[in-house]
Amino acid sequence: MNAGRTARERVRAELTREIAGAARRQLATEGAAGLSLRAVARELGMVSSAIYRYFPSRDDLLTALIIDGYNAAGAAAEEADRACQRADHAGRWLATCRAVRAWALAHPHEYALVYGSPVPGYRAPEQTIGPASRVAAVLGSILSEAHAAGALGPPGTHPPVPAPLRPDAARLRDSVAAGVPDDVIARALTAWAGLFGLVSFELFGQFENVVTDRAAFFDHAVTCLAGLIGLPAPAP
Amino acid sequence: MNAGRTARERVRAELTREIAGAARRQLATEGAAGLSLRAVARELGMVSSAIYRYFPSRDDLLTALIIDGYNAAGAAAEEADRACQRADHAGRWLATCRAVRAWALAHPHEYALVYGSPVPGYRAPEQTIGPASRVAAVLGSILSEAHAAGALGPPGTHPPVPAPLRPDAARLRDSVAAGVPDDVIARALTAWAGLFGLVSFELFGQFENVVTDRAAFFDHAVTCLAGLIGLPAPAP
DNA sequence: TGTACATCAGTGAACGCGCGTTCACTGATGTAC
DNA sequence: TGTACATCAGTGAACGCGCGTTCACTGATGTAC
Repeated sequence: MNAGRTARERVRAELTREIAGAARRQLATEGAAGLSLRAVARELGMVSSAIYRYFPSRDDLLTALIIDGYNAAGAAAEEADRACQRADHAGRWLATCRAVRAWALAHPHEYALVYGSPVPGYRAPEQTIGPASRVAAVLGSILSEAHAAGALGPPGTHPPVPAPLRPDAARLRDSVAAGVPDDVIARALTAWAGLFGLVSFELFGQFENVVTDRAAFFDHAVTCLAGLIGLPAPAP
Repeated sequence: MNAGRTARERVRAELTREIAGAARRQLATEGAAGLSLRAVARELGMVSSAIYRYFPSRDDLLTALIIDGYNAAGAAAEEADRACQRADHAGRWLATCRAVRAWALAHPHEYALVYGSPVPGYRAPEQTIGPASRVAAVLGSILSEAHAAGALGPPGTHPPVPAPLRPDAARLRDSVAAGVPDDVIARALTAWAGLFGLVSFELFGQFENVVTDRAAFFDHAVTCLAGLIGLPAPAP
């Protein structure tokens, strides 16, 4: 209720952030499975039990990191999109995809934490749902605006949308892709999974001895995926 | 040299398999990070140090599991492809993709071990390269035969292949996709990453509250990806 | 402004756990003559 | 076929480690009157 926080509250918020920061740094070197409360406490010069004043358990700390990760990826995507000309839908798509990849390369363990294999024994709470959808929301808004502007190319020949997918498409239309028809949403889902498939393959080593110039391939691949939706090729 | 192995050699090979099997079962419940030599030994009624007669370290056991995982996924893909009419290239593509997904759903932790986030502190040796390429080899042969049969549709309008990608395409043509032109190989790489992106998203929880009928969506999505390459829609 | 009390942060010791790996050893299984 | 020796499998104890979490505690910071 009180906007002016007490000194104690401010110092508490500060230390909570510092703990999360130290945990993020440890994540970056050890990976999620190696994240340890004791090591975090050590880095901050505290005793391990002191952490419990700020996070009731290791899982709660992990949850905070996951939320931070989704938010960081989402913020990177939003910022990249914002820097583009509104009407350049293909350019916005490419820029957003590039931002996701760049963020992932800069924070591989955070990426693995949120988009990689689930941490064993950890169950994600519902708090993560909102932040988790920020990247998708950016892609959805590009799609929606491109459609509204009549900038989506002719549908071409695509397989018909399976009936069970229609309610999902309707829900997505309401939440992140206003006005976009079912078939485009279905293909956009494919492109969305494809985008993260590309990033995961690069990060997790599947392109070793296969793709040499990862950046050039990534641009080409996400442009192909954009074509699936009907977005024109971006101006070079 | 001697094809008829001694009793000792046979019993040793048998126990090596049993250890790997127990490790695989433990992987299925605990995940890769929780794989412990001691637990494996316990399940087999041995003392933990006895494992060292068969695997020099935990990492070597992990390597064996990774190779097994790639081989199992590859075998599933090969078998699914083999069951199709040779000339039904689109059907073979769909069947192979479905087989990868089915194997992943049946063995989620093995899938995560080979296609998910790398195990922290573990470095994959070169022995894994061969088995790792079996799924790609199946997809490549479908592509190659479709191209040879003139079954790949007209290229449509696609972005041009970036120059740095050409040597990679040439290498892949030599190894898994004989005769296929560069631009098709480049888009096939995109589809390949997209396939595993779809499976990973489903398995790692990104489709939660997004896609309801996962099987129907998967079929639709991989058919869209096939369209990227020029494979026609399969007969229903 | 000053005092009495409540709240909170951080300490240090401890609990109980499981882990990978090493090592000297006992038997059993194989091999050579 | 029988004996002497080498090889190998499995044992059991130990080393040294780090972990998450609990708990009674000491001080410091806040609040009420």
